[in-house]
Amino acid sequence: MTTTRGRIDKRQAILEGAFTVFAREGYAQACVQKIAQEAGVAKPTVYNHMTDKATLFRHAMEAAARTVLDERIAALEPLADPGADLRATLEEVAHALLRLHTDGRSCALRRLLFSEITHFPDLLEIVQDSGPDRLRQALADRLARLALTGRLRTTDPDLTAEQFLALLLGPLEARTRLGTRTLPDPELRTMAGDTVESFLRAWGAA
Amino acid sequence: MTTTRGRIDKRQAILEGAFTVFAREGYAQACVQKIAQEAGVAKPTVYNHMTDKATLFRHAMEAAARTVLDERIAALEPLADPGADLRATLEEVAHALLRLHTDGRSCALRRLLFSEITHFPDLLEIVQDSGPDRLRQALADRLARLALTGRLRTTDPDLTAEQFLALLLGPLEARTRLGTRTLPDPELRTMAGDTVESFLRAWGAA
DNA sequence: CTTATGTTGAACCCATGAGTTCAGAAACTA
DNA sequence: TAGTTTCTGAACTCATGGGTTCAACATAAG
Repeated sequence: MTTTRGRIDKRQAILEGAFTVFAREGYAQACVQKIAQEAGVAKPTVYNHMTDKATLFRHAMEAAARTVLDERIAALEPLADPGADLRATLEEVAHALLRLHTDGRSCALRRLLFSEITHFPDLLEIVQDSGPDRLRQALADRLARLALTGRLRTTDPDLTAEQFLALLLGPLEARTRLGTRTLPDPELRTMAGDTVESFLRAWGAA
Repeated sequence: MTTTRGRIDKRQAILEGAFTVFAREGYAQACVQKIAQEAGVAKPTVYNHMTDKATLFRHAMEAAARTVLDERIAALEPLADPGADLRATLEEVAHALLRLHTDGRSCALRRLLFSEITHFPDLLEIVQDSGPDRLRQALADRLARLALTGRLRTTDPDLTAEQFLALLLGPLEARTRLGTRTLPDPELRTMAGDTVESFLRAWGAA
């Protein structure tokens, strides 16, 4: 404690500590005392920056969501210019998405969002719109380019993107036991391969 | 209140009331007082049947999971003897599964399971093993029969079943806004159709 | 009628935790 | 150095809620 650094990033420390504790304990069980402790800060300091436990939660979720989203969008980058081997590029992207999706932060974010969605309906706009929706959108854009150059045969890139993501990420829930089990990397590779295999069988160019 | 009926089903009423309140409020926010009220019972009566709030939760979840599972397995029935039109049968089953999966009880069950999985790890065995896993197993059995009679071309029914369910149920999360929005039936029909379309393109017999 | 079991409402104990107050200590500003 | 802002720790208030107790009551069996 008493890591007396600059004051500007106290807020940052609080948000990170808050997310850590919320992720570990859940919203209701997480007490502000522990959050302050996790952030290396006194309890009143927390209330200096955030009026409420609720708004603290909102801001922590928002911050976590932003970083998670950025990583995921970045993972689509290879599709912007796929080489000759489309399958390999798809598998690479699929594998990257799987790793990001099974990351502890990502799992915790989804779990918290899911569990508190009834008490914080506004989290949906804050997190979801800037999460899966944007990812699907970005992927759809990539796929549309591929369709235009004849490397995929689809007339509905949005649907195709939705199905690719469903095929890829759907099995994760059961396999990771709702995020309580971490999958070995070879299994992720296999899943990426299986997904791309079926995806190309359905949508690949002749 | 004071619906003084037989004593045998007090337990049943408590379990149902408990699930209702847990679903509405979440585990931590649900207070036993309200559960008792919802079940039309006095608080000490609840503690007569269940030692703890925790075990009350476990039993309520278990009971809810059992009914949900039974419905889902039953929805696969048409696949036991698909008529000449395999596509139509698959669409029928897909549509039934979508409706069950978007049901309020089902959504609430998944949300509670997801949110409390860190505090009640044993729920995984109680609920999950008898949930998605058994459903996938049952579907894989059906698909294997179809493969044997040449109506599907797959060598791995388990993977195929997993992908069918992923393709079907994966998009639900985003579309129902994590279960906070109910989808109109025509949209469910469209989703079932899209799923079967892609599924057959990847796995259908020539 | 009597006894045993289960239910009821109300009151109670007690732990937890949100949010506040305050006096003093850093730390940054000038 | 003096002044302003922020942080700190500890103690405090207060509401919530888990779990229990108890005396009165209902019911069913013998």
